[in-house]
Amino acid sequence: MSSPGSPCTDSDWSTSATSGKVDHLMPPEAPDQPSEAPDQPSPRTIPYRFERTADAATLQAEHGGLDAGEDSGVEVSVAGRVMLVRPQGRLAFATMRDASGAIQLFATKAATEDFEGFTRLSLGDWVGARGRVVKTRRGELSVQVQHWELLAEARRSFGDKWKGVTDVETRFRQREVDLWANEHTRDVLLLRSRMVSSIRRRLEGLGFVEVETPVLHSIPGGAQARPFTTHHNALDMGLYLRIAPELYLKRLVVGGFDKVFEIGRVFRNEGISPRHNPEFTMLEAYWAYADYTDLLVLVEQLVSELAGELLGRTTITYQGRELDLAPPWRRATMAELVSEAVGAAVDVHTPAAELARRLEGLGVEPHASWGSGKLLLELYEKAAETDLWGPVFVTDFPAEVSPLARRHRRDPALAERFEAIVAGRELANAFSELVDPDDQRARFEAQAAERAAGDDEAMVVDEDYLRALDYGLPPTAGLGVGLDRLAMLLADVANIREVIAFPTLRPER
RNA sequence: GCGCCUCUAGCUCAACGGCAGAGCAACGGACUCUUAAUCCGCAGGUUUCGGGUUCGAAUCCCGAGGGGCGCACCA
Repeated sequence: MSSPGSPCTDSDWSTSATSGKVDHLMPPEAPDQPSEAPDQPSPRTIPYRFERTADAATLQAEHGGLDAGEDSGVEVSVAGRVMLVRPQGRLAFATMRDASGAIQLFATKAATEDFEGFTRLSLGDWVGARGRVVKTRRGELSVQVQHWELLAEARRSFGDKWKGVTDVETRFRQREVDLWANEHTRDVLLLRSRMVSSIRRRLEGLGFVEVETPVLHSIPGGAQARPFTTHHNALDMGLYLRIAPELYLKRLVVGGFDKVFEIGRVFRNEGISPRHNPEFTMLEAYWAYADYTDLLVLVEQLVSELAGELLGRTTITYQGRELDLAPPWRRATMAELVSEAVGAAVDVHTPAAELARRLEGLGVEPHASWGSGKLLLELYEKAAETDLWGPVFVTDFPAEVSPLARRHRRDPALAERFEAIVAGRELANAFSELVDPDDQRARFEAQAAERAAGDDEAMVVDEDYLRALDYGLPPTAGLGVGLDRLAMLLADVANIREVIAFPTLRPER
């Protein structure tokens, strides 16, 4: 952009180039070889804009019915990337793709400007073309090119035109290459985009208001995870990238937003795996005057409706295994599932020694500090969770392992909390929120003790949050959903990197 | 973090102890209805990197780096 009050002319622009060379005096018929100095602009003329009047999908829809050899007489301008070129003497065919789909460009020596240049187009070049919509004798819908312009030159050649790019490392490091080479990549990222858009629309339809809360936290809170650290220079203070937006969102409920949600990136400094990326997208929603049973219904409806809207069905296949998402989903308490798995009636009131003995039987060494609640959770994770495929709601977690959840109305050793297990994975975590400031302080302090004992994922006491609770948090239900995981489910992909445009990788040397 | 697998031309892959190759892309040419067009020609490499064994290493061994998968941790 030019600076205000000093109109930018061609000569301004050209002489300001670092080379000092006057670009517009360069010969237009410059050689095809890449410039020796890579920081100089390409000698080929690239326009500043191109007036496009149609995309490929629209043309296919509106003119697909033409007979072979028929000329619609309709003139259009299209633009996109050259995927294949088939020159044939005084004719040439090119397959061009835009964001909507593909269309053939049909050029002839007789009717196409700079026909020789057209036949020399490279795979990957971007072109704009104007001409009539016709169907070739062989029945391929085409734009018969009269005028065309090079919109970008592909100076690097790309993948095999038949096999594309399959090298996993190249696919994730150079996602721009993956995107044009592999249709599936575009489909998956587009599905994710539609999913997020639909979730927003549905929550707004239910009266939820989207908000944004800080990513930089002075205390990491709302989850048990190791944070990334950073530093603010002017304040000369350490800061953390958020591990969850939870506490700020509930402070907004205290402030009077009675139905809020946030869709945003959270950061956890943990291992990378096919199911974990250090930054991922979380949906959190808070609903005043509701409890966790309301969220059970909301989650099963939301997920099944998303599948219906995006995939056209609620019985889906994930990695070859069927999954029926239609509500209602099975509900089972954690104690029931563990009892089923170990073949004996156990719950959070079972003596810790017995639970510990059963855990040892599964090859897990219990810590001395674990109470019955933590032991039951460990038993659940080791003995029951691995066999769950779902969809199923696992309800009533021990309060001991749910430091932000409200105690169960029928049993204070339990929390009103559930996780939704779908395709064998946690898809959602929700609870009736803990609203009692004194109980919350006690839970934070228990967490702080864990932390002091060496658990670097345990929470710390957040006085700002406790003060907010003192002002009064009404009964509220809270929900968290990992949207990357949900996208994996709907797209039927096994690796989280498939649903993230630019997943975290080590830098190349 | 630990274990297993993997890395050869721009891309996709051969060669598996004996002269580093093919297809596609690129480059030059022929061709008026192609669809991965076809045909002719021409180029293309520090076999990820560093050591070692050997008369000889892309190949075997050791180490480093990137990536994948599994386990651990988590969502």
